[in-house]
Amino acid sequence: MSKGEQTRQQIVAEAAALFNQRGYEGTSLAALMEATGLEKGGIYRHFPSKEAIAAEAFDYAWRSASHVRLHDLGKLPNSVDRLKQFVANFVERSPAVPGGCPMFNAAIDTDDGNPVLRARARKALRGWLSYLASTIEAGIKAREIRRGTDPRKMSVLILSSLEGALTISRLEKNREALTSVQSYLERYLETQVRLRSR
Amino acid sequence: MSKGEQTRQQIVAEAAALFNQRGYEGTSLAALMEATGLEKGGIYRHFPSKEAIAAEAFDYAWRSASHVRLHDLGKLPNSVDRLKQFVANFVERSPAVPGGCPMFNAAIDTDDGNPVLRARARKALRGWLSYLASTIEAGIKAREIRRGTDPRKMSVLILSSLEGALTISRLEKNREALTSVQSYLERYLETQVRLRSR
DNA sequence: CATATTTGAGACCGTATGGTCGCGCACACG
DNA sequence: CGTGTGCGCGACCATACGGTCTCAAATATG
Repeated sequence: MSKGEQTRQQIVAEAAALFNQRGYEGTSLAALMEATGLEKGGIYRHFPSKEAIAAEAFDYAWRSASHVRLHDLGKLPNSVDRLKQFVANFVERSPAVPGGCPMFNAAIDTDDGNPVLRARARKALRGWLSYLASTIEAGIKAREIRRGTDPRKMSVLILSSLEGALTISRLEKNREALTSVQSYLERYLETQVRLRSR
Repeated sequence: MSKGEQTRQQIVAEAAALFNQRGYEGTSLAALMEATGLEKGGIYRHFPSKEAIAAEAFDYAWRSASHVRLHDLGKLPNSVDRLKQFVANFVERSPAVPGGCPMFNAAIDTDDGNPVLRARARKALRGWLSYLASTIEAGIKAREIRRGTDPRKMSVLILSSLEGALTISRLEKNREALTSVQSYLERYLETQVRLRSR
């Protein structure tokens, strides 16, 4: 990797943390300069605009969050266990990029404007929902999950409650909301979703 | 009400919509001027700073949201019905101030800074949680809700999933997430929370 | 109706913003 | 080890930002 590419990556990594914590409008070039230790020209050599930095930073943050949430999921053969592990990863494993869920932050940050970031957030959301839904579908086919379970609705419930709890936990600076929701989801998955052999 | 007080209220109402949609940093004085039709001096006559406007605007938006969510709740004698109506109000009744839940927006907007707004968001959150929790406690005492129900955890679950679903619905510009979560919560309240006479 | 007070306009201020550009150093490559 | 180019510095730019102040018009009060 060339010197230039290396600094470029550093800019993206620092920008991801800043944008995720302070939002697009709340993150100034001056803050980016201070965080990277570069001058203005050093940054703008690698990117055409602030928006371009934010877009790549979001992708970086999202990849990072995905990596954390998918941790160990491939190892589990049972789909219900995989859902439970997803929940546990979301609640227990702290992400590399600080500031909460990038998708959620971008969703609220770009509420009325910035279609570039908004499109990225939507793509991220749909990725998660379809991953969860297909996991549930596979579980139904494998007779691990009850046939009455609606894959789409169940996915939405899991993601909504986890993301909501994450935001509340961040506001209160404690983990109560996250652990409360985790215990509910786990119990629900065990008693209402898992197909028990009879 | 004097002329001055009248314009002051108009400023607060317009500011509430802007701040709730675009966030604190994303809302400029110029935008406030355009929305109110006033010049800079006309605005700063009534407020000492932008932050002061945002604080009052948040209170206004929060009161508005509270009013919508509490609609008809006093009429219902049964606590489970009251919880269901709360969920229905949240999902079905559109608030007067556009831009989603003020508390949630402020929570993410003030992630790293602005302690004034942050404190207000926390107060709002705690208000909701304690309202829900006390409703559940009263329901347990009145033998309408199962004794095993944890008021605090149940409140957190309801609020987390609703707020999460609201944000997802706003990102996707459709109501799927909200209605999915509503149906889950209603079913859960009926089958797992309501104490059935036996 | 006269007068005191309230109200809003808009010019003005210093600073911070995102963005541009030319220059010179340093790194990679023959 | 020389040289062309990839790289970063930092001065510079126009504009937008939040905020102040003076003054005239509108309003309330006797």
